[in-house]
Amino acid sequence: MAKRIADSTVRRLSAYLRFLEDFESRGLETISSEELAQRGGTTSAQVRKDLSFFGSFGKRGLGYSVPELAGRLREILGLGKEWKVIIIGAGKIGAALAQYRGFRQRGFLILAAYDANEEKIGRKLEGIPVRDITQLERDVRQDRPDIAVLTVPAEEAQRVLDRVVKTGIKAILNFAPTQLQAPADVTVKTVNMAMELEGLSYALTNRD
Amino acid sequence: MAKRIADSTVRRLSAYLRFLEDFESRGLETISSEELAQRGGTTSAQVRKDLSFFGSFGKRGLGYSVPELAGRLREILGLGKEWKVIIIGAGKIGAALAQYRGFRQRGFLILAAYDANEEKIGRKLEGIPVRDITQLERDVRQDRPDIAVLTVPAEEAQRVLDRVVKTGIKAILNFAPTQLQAPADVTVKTVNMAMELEGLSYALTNRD
DNA sequence: ACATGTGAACTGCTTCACAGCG
DNA sequence: CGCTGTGAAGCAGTTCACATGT
Repeated sequence: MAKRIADSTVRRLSAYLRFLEDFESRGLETISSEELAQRGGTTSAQVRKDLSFFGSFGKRGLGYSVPELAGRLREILGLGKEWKVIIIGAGKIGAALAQYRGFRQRGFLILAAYDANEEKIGRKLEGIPVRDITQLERDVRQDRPDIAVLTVPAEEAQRVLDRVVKTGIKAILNFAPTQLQAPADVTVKTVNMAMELEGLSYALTNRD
Repeated sequence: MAKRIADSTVRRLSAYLRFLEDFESRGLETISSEELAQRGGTTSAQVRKDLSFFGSFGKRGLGYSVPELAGRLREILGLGKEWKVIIIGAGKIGAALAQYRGFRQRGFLILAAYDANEEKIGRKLEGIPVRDITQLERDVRQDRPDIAVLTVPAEEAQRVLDRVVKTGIKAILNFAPTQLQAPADVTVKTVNMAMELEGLSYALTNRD
């Protein structure tokens, strides 16, 4: 791939794909950058620029073929293959994630959840087996998950992350409200509710 | 307030506060921009620039007073007062949020959850009453919540948002994986898991 | 005629580098 | 001397505007 693509661009591609799927299901054949822009809260120039990083798959004077563009975006985003996911921490957030249908819909297969709590081990979390955290390393060697989702308390998050990184997993989705340190070849995305709330608090406080 | 502050800046302030609280609890008195930067994965110049938007509360040659800076950040972020929150959608994500202690810790008080499902109405969700969504407008008029958290399915999200906006609530935290349209004076923060996952998928696919 | 694709201009965030002050 | 505070420089992402292709 030629250039390094900005994070914000990837997020928008993800948004475009969502609209395209909506269009696809309604049987529409073509869409313009302008239509895509309006739905995504951005501009047509931005849409075209975003897509131009990966090639030129529109027809001048016409727009983009909905199924073709959707297919190309899935390809770019790596949604062609099935990604295997493990959840670490079988608490409430873990449970909410385990039942989230968005995972499946987009080709993410949850293999198992892990916890240290003996009462939870051996049970099922929304149909997903809860395993003993002590067998993490053994399981990873066998199942080769691609992504680990961390839903453990903030105090344990860094320790658990280090352990996960050591198993060779390269992608982590972190729900602990803490900044994590990881090697450069490991991608960590953090969903920090506390931060979002404080952003709202700031917005409410500093209004004109 | 003089300038418009970037979203990224506010997020970092939020992160700084978290480290400061850690330092505070360990009884440390001063901290340098360099120490703050290392914990937050940024640079000392960035830290100083971020803080400089709001005044100059460091001591040259020494650093910042931990309790003083923490206090100022709480003030800037609007964490001095108690914000009242309602949750709309009493599903799994709603439940996970209802029990999340981070809310309380930072002065966010959850008043109630709302749902249309009769089986849920009247029950408690982690100690929080689940009320009938039809009484939303009446309740908002009386309780005056500041923030609404949306944990409803994507298809309903825009409709529910419109309804919430009409009640006069100006801050919304959205968990539905969809782009929402709101008036300019309403702040909407979206936590989109699907987008984060696709970001990871992209990272895994396009590695050197 | 119409909508794409893209170099060029612009905007704004980040980094640099150093003067200023304790 | 050490670390802050901040203009200036640098850089990245966004917007503009138009040539290009259908």
